[in-house]
Amino acid sequence: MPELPEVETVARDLQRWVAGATIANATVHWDRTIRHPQPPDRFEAEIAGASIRRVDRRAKTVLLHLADGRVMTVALRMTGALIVTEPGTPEDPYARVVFALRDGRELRYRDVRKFGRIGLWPGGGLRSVGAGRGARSRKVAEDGRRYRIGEVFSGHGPEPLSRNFTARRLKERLARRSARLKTLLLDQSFIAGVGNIYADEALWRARLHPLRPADTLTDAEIRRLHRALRQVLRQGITNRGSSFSDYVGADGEPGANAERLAVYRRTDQPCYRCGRPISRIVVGQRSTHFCPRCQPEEPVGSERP
DNA sequence: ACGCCTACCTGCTTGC
DNA sequence: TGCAAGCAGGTAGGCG
Repeated sequence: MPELPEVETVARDLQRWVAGATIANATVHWDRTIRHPQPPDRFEAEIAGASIRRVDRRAKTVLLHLADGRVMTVALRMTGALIVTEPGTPEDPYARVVFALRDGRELRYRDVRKFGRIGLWPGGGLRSVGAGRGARSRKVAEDGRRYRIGEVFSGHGPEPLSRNFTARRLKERLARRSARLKTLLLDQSFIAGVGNIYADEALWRARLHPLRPADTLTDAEIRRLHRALRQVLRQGITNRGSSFSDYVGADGEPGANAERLAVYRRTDQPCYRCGRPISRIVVGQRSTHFCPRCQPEEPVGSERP
């Protein structure tokens, strides 16, 4: 899916372009896009007439806060996109849900692979949009009612760009885990919003091997990782996200960040730091790119000056 | 806790 | 050219 920078880009676009707009009606073209247990026809009926007050993001989910307090959540997963179109724009065969706005524009949910999900939750009581495994998120997902907004995302780890995500906090979390760094960075209950691209990029920037057990990092390495995570995510936002095939902003245009990536999908190409070919391995069934010289498996025994 | 597997989907690229 | 295998930004659920 679009990861944090891509979802942030979409949410900011929507805040600018559809905050204040009213949804005249919605048409669901692929039922399973609407989260169970909300039936698609009821979704259509319930969203009709709703006004969008504000749009933002939590983890990799777009939140459309409606004027009546309800919240529509859009999890883009792998190929989902939210695109605002002007009247007269040709139909899109991959548009799974189309929201007709009263001003004549459309907000289209496009999703080639149909993995994404849209939910509509009552004000002040959201159901889980799920994250990670673990009893907590499962319990939340089953019981539908009366969750405060703050509890909805309780299964998610900290937002890496928030003020309270400090190196100290990262250290505390890493110290309790023995999993490999790559696996942990992809675990949404460990840290929210990081996906395969930015995990690889952050590890390269921090000069850390993806297979390093989390609890073996030195303080200096933790500080590097903390910094690297924030840098690669911020750079992604600045460039409106990384596009390979499907990702586009709400303007329908791809982001420019793919060209700035150091390792992701650069297998066998020279490392920008040392010139050695980038390696590709599989970790947790996800392809993983790194520089075998800059990111040594062992801590090297000593910190580089 | 952790790692690994399968599912969910479609389209594009690669190799024979 | 054709066709099958492999690959893709994510996550949920199950097993050992």
